[in-house]
Amino acid sequence: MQNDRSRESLLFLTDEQLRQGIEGMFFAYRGFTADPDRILEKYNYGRAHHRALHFINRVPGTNVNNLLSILGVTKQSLNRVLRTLIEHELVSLKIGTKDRRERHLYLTESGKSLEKQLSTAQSHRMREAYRQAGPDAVAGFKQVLEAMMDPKLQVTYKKLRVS
Amino acid sequence: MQNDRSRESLLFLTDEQLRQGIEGMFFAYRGFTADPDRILEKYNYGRAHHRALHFINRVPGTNVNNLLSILGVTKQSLNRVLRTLIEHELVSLKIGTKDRRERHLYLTESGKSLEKQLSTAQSHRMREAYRQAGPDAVAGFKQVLEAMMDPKLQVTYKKLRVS
DNA sequence: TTGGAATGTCAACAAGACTGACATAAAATG
DNA sequence: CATTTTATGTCAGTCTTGTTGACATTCCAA
Repeated sequence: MQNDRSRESLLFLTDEQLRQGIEGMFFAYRGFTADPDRILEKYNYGRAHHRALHFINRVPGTNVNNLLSILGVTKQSLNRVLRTLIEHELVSLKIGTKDRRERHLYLTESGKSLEKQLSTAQSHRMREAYRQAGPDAVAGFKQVLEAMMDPKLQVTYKKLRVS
Repeated sequence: MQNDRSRESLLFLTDEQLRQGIEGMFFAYRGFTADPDRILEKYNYGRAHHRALHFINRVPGTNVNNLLSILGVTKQSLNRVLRTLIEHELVSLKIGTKDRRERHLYLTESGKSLEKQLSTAQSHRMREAYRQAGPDAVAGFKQVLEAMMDPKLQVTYKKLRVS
C-alpha cells in the first residue's frame, strides 16, 4: 500500500515535472524574445531579421549556405530577410573570390549598432535571470538545454562556441 | 596587469556565457518542438493547434478568454485554430450556463488521444535530457526558466502547477 | 430599460515559413 | 575542350499563424 502510493507519487511527480518543463520552455521563450521584439517592431523588422543579424555578427563573412544550416530554414525564406537587410544597408555582401557563386555576409556599422541594441536587451534579461538563479542553476540550465538539442544542432552550437 | 587580465577575462566569460545562453535557448527550442512538429505534420496541424490542445487538456472547461491569456495571442488568431479543432471533433464546446457568452472547451476522446501522442513525444525528449543532465541540473534549469519569464506569465505558470 | 462592457465570430491583411522554377558558376565527365 | 551535373543563390506563389477592424450576442449597471 505504502509502496504503491510511493511509486504512484513518484510517477506522478515525474510526469508533472516533465509537463512543468514543457510549459516552462514555452513561457520562458516568450520572455526570451519579448525585449528584442519590442525593439524590432520600431524598425518594422521581425525575429527572422534578429536571428540573421545575430549569427552574421557571430560568424562574420559566413556564406548563405552556412547561415542556413545554423538557422534551420530554407534558403528562400532566409533570402527575403537578407534582401531587406541588404537594401537597408545593415548587411553588406561580398562575392566570393575563390568561388564566385558564394556571397559572404558582414554587418555594416548600422547593422552592428542594431545588433548591439538587440543583444543588449536580450542579454539584460538573461543576466538578471542568471543572477536570480545563481551559478549552479546556470550550469544546470545549460546542461539541460544542450541535452535537449538535436545532435546536429549540438555540434553547431559547440562550433560557435569555439570560433 | 594580472588584475586587468583577470577582470577582462571575467567580463569576457560573462558576455560569452550570456551569448551561449541565448544561442542555447534558440537551438534547444528547435529540439523541443521538433518531435511534435513531425506528428502534427501528418495531420496537417501546426504548433498553434498543439498549444491549444495542450492547455485545454491542462485546464478542461476553460473559456476562450482564459486560454488567450495563457497563450498570449489574439482571440481572432486562436479562433481560427479552435474552429478547425471543433470541426474535426478534437475539441468540444459547451455554452456557459451562468454566462451564456462564454464557451467552455474540452477535449473529446480523439482530442485526448492526439494530445497524448504529442505530449508523449515531447516528454520523451525532455525526460532523456533530464536523465542526461541529472536532478541538480534539472532544478537549476527550472529556476532559470522561471526567472526568465515575464512576471505575469510567471504567475500563470505557477497557477497551472496548482490547478 | 437602455447603454456600455465583455465574450466570441467573421473578414481581410502581414510576416515568415514552405515548395517549385530558374539563373549562374563550378566541377566532373566524355 | 565541350557538355553534363552539381552547388549557390534568386524570384514567384502558397500556407500557417500572427495581426487589426467590424460586428453579433449577452450581461450588467445606471
